[in-house]
Amino acid sequence: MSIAKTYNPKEAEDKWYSYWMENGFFRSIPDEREPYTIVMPPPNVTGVLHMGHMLNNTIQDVLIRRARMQGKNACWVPGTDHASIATEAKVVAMLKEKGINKKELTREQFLEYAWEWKEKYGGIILKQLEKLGASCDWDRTRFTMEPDLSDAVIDTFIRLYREGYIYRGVRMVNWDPQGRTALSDEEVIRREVNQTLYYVRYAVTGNADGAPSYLTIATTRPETIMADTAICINPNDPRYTHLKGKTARVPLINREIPIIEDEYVEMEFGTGCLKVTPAHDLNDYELGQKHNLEVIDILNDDGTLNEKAEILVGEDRFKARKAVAKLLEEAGQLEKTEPYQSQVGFSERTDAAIEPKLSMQWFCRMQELAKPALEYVLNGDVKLIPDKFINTYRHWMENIKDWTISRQLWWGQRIPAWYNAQNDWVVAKTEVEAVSLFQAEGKSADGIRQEDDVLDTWFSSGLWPLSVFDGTRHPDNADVQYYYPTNDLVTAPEILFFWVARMIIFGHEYTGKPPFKNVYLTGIVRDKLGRKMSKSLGNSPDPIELMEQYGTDGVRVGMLLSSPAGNDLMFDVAYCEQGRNFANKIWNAFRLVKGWEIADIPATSAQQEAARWFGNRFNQALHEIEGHFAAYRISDALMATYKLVWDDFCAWYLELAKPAYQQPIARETFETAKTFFASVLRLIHPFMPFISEELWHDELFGVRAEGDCCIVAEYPQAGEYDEKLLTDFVALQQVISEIRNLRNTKQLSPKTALPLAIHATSDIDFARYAESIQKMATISEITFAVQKPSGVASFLVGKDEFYVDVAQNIDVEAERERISKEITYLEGFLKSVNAKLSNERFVQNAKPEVVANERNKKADAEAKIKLLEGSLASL
RNA sequence: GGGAGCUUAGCUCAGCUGGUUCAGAGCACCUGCCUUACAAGCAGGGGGUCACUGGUUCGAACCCAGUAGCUCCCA
Repeated sequence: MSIAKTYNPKEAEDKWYSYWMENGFFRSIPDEREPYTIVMPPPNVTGVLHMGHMLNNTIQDVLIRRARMQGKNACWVPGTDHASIATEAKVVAMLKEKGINKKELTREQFLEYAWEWKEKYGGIILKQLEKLGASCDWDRTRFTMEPDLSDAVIDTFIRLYREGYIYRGVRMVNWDPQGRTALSDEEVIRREVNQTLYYVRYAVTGNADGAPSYLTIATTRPETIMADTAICINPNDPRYTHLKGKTARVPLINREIPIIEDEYVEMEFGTGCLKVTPAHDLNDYELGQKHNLEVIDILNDDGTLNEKAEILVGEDRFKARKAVAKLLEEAGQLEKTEPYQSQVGFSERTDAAIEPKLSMQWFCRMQELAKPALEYVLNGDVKLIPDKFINTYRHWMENIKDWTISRQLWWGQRIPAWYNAQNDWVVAKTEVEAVSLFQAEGKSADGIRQEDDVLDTWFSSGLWPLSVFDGTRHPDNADVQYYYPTNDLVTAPEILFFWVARMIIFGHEYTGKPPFKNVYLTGIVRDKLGRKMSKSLGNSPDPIELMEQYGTDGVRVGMLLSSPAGNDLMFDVAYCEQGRNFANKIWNAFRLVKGWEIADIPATSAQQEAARWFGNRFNQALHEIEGHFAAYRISDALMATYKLVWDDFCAWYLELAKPAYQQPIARETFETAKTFFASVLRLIHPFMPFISEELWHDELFGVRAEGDCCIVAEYPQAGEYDEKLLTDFVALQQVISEIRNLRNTKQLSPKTALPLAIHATSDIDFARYAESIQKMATISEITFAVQKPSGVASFLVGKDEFYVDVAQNIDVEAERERISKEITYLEGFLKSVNAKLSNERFVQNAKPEVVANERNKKADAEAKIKLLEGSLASL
C-alpha cells in the first residue's frame, strides 16, 4: 500500500464512499436494535451546497456515524424541499430569459416547466452531500412535493380545517409585489431604511373664520394619499380642537374625508395629524375598522396604481411616490420634506419592499396549537441546545399569531378547497367529494373550480419528520413506529419558529408526541470579519473547492473546530488547513508503525511503560470525550480527540515506543501499537471518515474480512483508568520538558547526552521510568542522589529535585537569579496562603476541605522553598 | 420601543455549583532544529488589570447594580 509522504485524500474519498454505498452501510431498516434517527433539514431542491449546509450536515454525520458505531440502528433520512417561492421565482426568471411570460402559460404548462427545472437541478445538492461524506440512507431520500408527501399535506389541511383551525378571511397580509404572493410574518425581513418624510397640506372644509384653512400631515408614503379615508387627531391635542367634526380634502383628487379623533395618534410624531389609509397600513386598517371607515385599495397586485387612485393609474408605487410629491409641490401643497429613517419590510425571497395589503387568504389558528408545543420545550421533552434559545422560543410561542398559509403561486400543494359559480366553497380532497359536499349543503356545484393558491412550503416541511416515514397516512406502519420520535435535529436558529416549532405542533397533532428529543442549533457561518457568508457579498468559499483543496476530512475538522455549540462561527480557511495537517499527522504516524521491522525480542522498559500509560490515558480521554458528546459540545469532543491523537499518541506514546535507529521492534510492542492505532482510527472515524477507513484496510492489519470496516467497527468504550499512574506520568513529562528546556536555554545540541541525578522524596517511582527519561530527554545515565552535586543545573518538579550536569556550561549567576526568582514567587504564594489561614473568618466560613487544601499548599510551598534555598547555598 | 445574549491572549473560544499565584486551549507569534514518520513537522518560549465603575463576600473572571460597546429576535 501507499507509503506516500503526505496523505492524498482524493483517492480515498471516492473509493470508500462508493464502497460504503455498495455494502449498504448507510441503509437502515427496523430491527431489534435501538434506533437512532435524524431527519435532515431538507435543503431547497434547486439550491447548491453552502457553508451553512456543510456545518449542519457535518454535525449530523458525526452524530450518526458515532451512533452507528455504538451499535445503534442509525437512520439518517435525507431529502429536499420544494421551496415554493424561491423555486417559482427561479423558474419565472428562466422563462423570462426564454422570452416566455408566466402570465401567458396555463398552470399545467407552467408546472411542466417547473418540474423540468427540478429534474435538471434537483439532485445537485444531494450529490454534494455525498462528497462531504454524508452517510444518509439514500434509499429513503424524500422530496416534499412527491405524491406521498403532498398527500400528507393535503390530508393535514383537511384535518385541521375540520378541526376548526383553518379559516379563510380578508386580512392585512405582507404582500410581495414582485413574487405576487402573500408572505408570513417570518418571511419578512425588516431593515432600517433612509426615507423622506413629506409634509402634505390638506385643505380643511368648513373651518371658522380666522383658523388656518389647511392642516399638515407628515407621511413617508405620499403615493397612498389617494387611498386616504380619514384624518385622525388625538382628542387631547390642544392644537387641533378647531378641527373636531370638520372634514378635509385629499390633495390632488379633492375627495372629502372626515376628521376623526383617536388617542392612538401620537401627538409628538410629525405634526400630530395622521392620515388614515386602511387599505395600505396595518394600524390604519385597525383604526378604520374601529371607526367604520371606507377601505379604498389603490394598488394592483404588482405594486402599480389602479383606477381607484384616479391619478397616475398604472404607475409603479415608487415612481408614483416621486410623481405625487412633484404634483403636490406644483399645487403648493407640499410644505417641506425631511430625511427620516424607519423600518421597512422586505421579502426574504425576492427582496422586494413588502406592501401591506388586504386580501383573501387562508389562515391557521395558532394559539391553541402552540400550547403543547411550548410545553414540550419548557418541560424538557424537547431539549434546545444551547438552552438560551428556550426564552426566545417561549416568547414567540406565547405571542403567536395566526399563520397565513396560502401563497399565490403554482409551485406547491394546491389548497383542496372548491368553489362553485356563486363562490360558495367547501374543503375536500377530490372534486367528486366536493360536489357531494355542495349537494349535501343544498348548493349547486355548477362551475366548480379548485382554489388557485398553494400552501406555504413550511406547511409541508412542518410534517417532514412524520411524512418521511409516512406517519400521517399510516400511523401504524413499522417505520414510524420504530423511528419516531427521532433523536436529534440539527438546524439553524433562524428557523426555530418557521420550522422547528411547526414540526413540534404537527408532530403533537398527529401522534401526541414531539418529533425529536434534542434540537441542536448551530450558529451562522460568518467570515472572519463577522459578516454573514452570502453569495451577494462573495465572501463565501466554495465548499466543493475547499474539499478539493484540503480534503473532506480536513474541511470537516476545520468546520467543527471553529464551531462551539450555538455560537456563530467565524470561519477561516486556516481551520481547514489545521484539519488537513491533522490528517497528515495521522497518516505519518501510520507510516512510522508500518515501517517497523519486527523481531522476537523483549520489549524495553520505555515501551512497556508507554503501553501501560497510553492504555490508561486513552480511557481517561475517552471519558472526557464522552462528556463533551453528551453535552453536544462537538468541537470540544473533537479538540480532546485531536490532543489525544497528536500529543498523547504521537508525541508521547509513539516516541517512547519507537525503537532506536535502525533497530527492530519487539513483537509485543508492535502488536500493542497496532491495537492502539486501531482504537485511534475508530475514535476519529465520525470526524474523519475517509482517512480512518483508508488506514483501517491497510495490510498492516492483515486481511480484513468482508464487511470489516471502520464505519461499522465498534466505537471505543471508556474503561477504568489508574489515576495515580496518570498523574505520575504528568510529573515525568514535566521532568523531560524541564531537561529539554535546559538544553535549549544552554544552547546545547539535542544530540549530546547529559547525566541526570534525581533526589526524590515523593512516592513517584522514578527508577521505573529511568529508561523513558533517558530516551525522551537524551540522558546518558541516571543516578539517585541524596545531596546536590556541585556545579550542576537543577530544577524542581513537585517536591522532587533534579540535577543535570551540563558540564562547564553552568552559569552560576544566571542559576542564582533563576532560583531566587522562583523563591520570590513561592514566598509570594506562601504569603497569600498564610493570609488566608490567619484570617479567622476564612477558617470558620470556608468549607473544611478548602481549608485543608490551603494547609497542604502551605506545607508544599515551605518544603519547596527549603529545597531551593539549599540549591542556592550549594552554588 | 420591547425582549434575549455577548465583551477573557494578536485571532477563535473554554472556564460546570464563587476557593490552589487561576487565569486556560487551539491557531498565530518568537527562538532553535531538514533529529530517516511527518517542515502540512520537532523541541522550547513569550503573551491577558477577565469591557468599565461600584457593591456583596474571609475570598469575585464567576454573584448583584449601573455604564459603555456589539449581536440577535420581536414590534
